[in-house]
Amino acid sequence: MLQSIRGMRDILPGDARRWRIVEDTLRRILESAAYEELQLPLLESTELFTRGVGEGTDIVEKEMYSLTDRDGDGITLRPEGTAGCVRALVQHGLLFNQTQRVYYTGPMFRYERPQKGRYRQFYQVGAEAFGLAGPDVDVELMLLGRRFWQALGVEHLVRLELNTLGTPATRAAFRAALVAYLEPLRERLDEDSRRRLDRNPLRILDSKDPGTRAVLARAPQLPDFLDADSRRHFANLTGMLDELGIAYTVNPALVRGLDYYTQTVFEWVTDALGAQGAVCAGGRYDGLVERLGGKPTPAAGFAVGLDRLVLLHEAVHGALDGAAADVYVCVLEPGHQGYALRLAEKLRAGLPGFRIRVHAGGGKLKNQLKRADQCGARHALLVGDAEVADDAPVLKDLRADLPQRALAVDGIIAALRAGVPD
RNA sequence: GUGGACGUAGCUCAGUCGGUAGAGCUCCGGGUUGUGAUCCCGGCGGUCGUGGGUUCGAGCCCCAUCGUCCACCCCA
Repeated sequence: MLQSIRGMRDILPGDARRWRIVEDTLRRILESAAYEELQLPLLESTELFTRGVGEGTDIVEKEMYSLTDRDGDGITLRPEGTAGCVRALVQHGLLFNQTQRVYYTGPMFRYERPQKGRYRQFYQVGAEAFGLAGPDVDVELMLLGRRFWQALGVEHLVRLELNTLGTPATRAAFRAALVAYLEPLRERLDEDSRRRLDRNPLRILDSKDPGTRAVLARAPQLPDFLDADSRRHFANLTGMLDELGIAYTVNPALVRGLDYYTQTVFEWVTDALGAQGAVCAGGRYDGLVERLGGKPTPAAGFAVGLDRLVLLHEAVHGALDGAAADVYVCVLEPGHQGYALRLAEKLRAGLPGFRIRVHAGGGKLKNQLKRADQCGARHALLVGDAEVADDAPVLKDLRADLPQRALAVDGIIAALRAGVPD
């Protein structure tokens, strides 16, 4: 049987409703903070990501869907959104002497082994703020996160972790010190960490291996390498978080996988999703705009993992009401199909927001009512000889034991409008 | 890329010691005229993931392969 390729999944009608709720909620909150939507291509030049995300990262080394275009150019299905967003704003001159606060949403692609909460095509909502260097913007981004979780009713499952990486110079100095410390102890590290020692030593801090953890206990600490400005930035940040009542824990092991981060990094994590804990992650990336050809521009942002957020929403709220229609029009004689379709059009015009489905394909009334019931409709309308003769279809409540009535169109509209509270 | 578990009807699953497959749900038809959800009766539906092997005989044992899930790595 033909089936979707690994890591690519279909979001079927039952789930799509939940996706729309989650995505609309995030969008509404971003708009309320005056972030502006941006739509970006799924395909970018491969170079954008090798330069933007970083040559040594796992994403670039083994996870990109890259191909050669017909004219020989290297192009890549975007593995994340920030690089493309920066590219677009630089390309159109929107970062020139001005600030921008934007968001975007859509699928990203990474070639990884799928598991719970991780797919090869996955969905993010990203928000980015440019031209603003202070910790107030960092806090604003975290505040947006808190509103997301509150609005979706999942705030009790999500907590904030943060850290600071300082400036690129900070990272370089710390990295050198860490390597100098670990190199003689190489034999005591697990295999993965030994490999990372050469390539991306900061990631060793994340290791879950007990032996490696023991070695790390006496390793140099990044905070000791922070310069005065970075310390002040972070202190201001945590001060504002305290003021706003946003709970957080400082996690010195939080390093993040992408090369472009500086200063603040943060993650909203959950324990409710198995091994994939990060629901939203982001931070400051003051060097990226310049790296991608723009003027030096401070920037910060985050990405929400929609797939994971949808799973959380499901864990909290369970199954959603599955009604596909509100009103189902039954057609008792084939000759009345046209009447039924006209009736439905009048109802749709008079009842905005109502979902009205007309039976198609004929069949007995018994089966038509069965369909009406199955699609979740609250009401059925019957169109038979008598109803057409009187121009008064019968309105039947499928969810309450009420007498059914023959009503003219205006009467049906009035009854339906009055009868449905929400 | 690595490890573990699992692939039987559209769905959820049984299938004993190896003897050429079952249930529930769904779907379709019926229970006399134009009334659904419940109930009763009947029916459709399977290359047991795929390909080899062992055997008189394989859903069951062996090998390979594909797929799914979970975990590692890493990440949203």
